[in-house]
Amino acid sequence: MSAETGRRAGQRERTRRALLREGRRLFAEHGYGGVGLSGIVEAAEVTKGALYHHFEGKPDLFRAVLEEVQGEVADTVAGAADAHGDPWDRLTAGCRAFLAAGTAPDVRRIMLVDGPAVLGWSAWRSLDEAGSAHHLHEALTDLVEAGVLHPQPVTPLAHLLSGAMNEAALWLAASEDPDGLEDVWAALSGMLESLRTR
Amino acid sequence: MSAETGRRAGQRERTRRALLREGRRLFAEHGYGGVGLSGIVEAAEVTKGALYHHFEGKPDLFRAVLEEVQGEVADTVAGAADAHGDPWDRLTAGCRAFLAAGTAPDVRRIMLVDGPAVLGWSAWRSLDEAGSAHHLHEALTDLVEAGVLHPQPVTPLAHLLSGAMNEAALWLAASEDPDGLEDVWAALSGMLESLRTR
DNA sequence: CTTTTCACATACCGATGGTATGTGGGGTAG
DNA sequence: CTACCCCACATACCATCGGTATGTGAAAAG
Repeated sequence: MSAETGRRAGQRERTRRALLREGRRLFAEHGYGGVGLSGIVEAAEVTKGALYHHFEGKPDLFRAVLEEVQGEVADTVAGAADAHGDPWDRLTAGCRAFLAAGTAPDVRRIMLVDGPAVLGWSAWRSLDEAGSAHHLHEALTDLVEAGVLHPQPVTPLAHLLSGAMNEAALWLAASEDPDGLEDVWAALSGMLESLRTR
Repeated sequence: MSAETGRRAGQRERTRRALLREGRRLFAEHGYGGVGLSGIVEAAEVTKGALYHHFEGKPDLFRAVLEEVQGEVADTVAGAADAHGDPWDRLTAGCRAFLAAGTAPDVRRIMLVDGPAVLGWSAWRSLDEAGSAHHLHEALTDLVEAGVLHPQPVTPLAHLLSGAMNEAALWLAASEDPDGLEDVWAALSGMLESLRTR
């Protein structure tokens, strides 16, 4: 057993990556139900045997793809927030970043539309809590503790805002209104602003 | 052709009702993907021939079920709103009624989770616009025109609130917190209140 | 009574997700 | 070097699925 990566392990990782990449592409394009395993394995240039060697089945592959997508969104949101020091700026920057990220077709379809239906809502929510929703909850908690927001239970508020932004991202992606983002942001930032202590 | 309902038409309607009833029950219990047509027709005590005589296929049956569910929710919301004369009371009553209605298992699964994935988001949104979302948009428009809400584009605001309430209903249904509804309502009514002109 | 129509039932099909088994080549022990 | 092993797949196969094409018997029309 070698300490460094052998040919075997390298090939394994490449196959897994190919399945995730093509699965993500096809799931995003045709939706979970519109894609067959045959299409995925053909695009990845492997066989079903390889797929079932790496994943437990079609839902498990989708779950892996979704985790990847959510991880990227969470990183984007966190990156936007970390560009600011002030807690309030961190919140607003994170929200704007989420709206922009949620408009991407693969995020939209995989994370926001098919995710809850395929994995079940509670499982989807668990993944979401580990991703961008966690950052939102954290930012709100910081603001309440800093006295910038009125003292209140953070969890319900986080859910309301999360749902609002999910829907807004879907609507923005479907809308062709070029001013859509600004209109949504105006309404959302107005809502956020109104939560501040005066 | 008789003016009154013949035996044929009566049987036809009973069969259609049975398919809708059992389809709704099974879709709500196992989700769209977890139910086969065989299960539905067995429960309705008919055959696949009957199903395809009344509906174009599985997605079309689901669409019919979803329209039924959405119609009921819209009626509930409208009924709660119509119990009040004041536009503001109409909005808040409608929102509370929606939160309560959205907690029902079949509404939750069929309308909020599987609906967008099965029909596609834009088709689902179209149905929603014809249902409770329409009442929300109307109520908000009235309030803006009456000067109770700050002048602003109503459509983005309606989307944000609709998304917030959808997510809130899903969370409430999954949560076992008995104070969940009150906490959510406190946060939501706070958000609504903050939109008022002062 | 004849004929047409309608509301299904029956029989069948290709494709799908899933499984059980085969295999070849790198890794390892001696 | 060699023999064995194991692992990362490939192949073959299966039950079930959504969907279609056709048959059928009773009610309605003429």
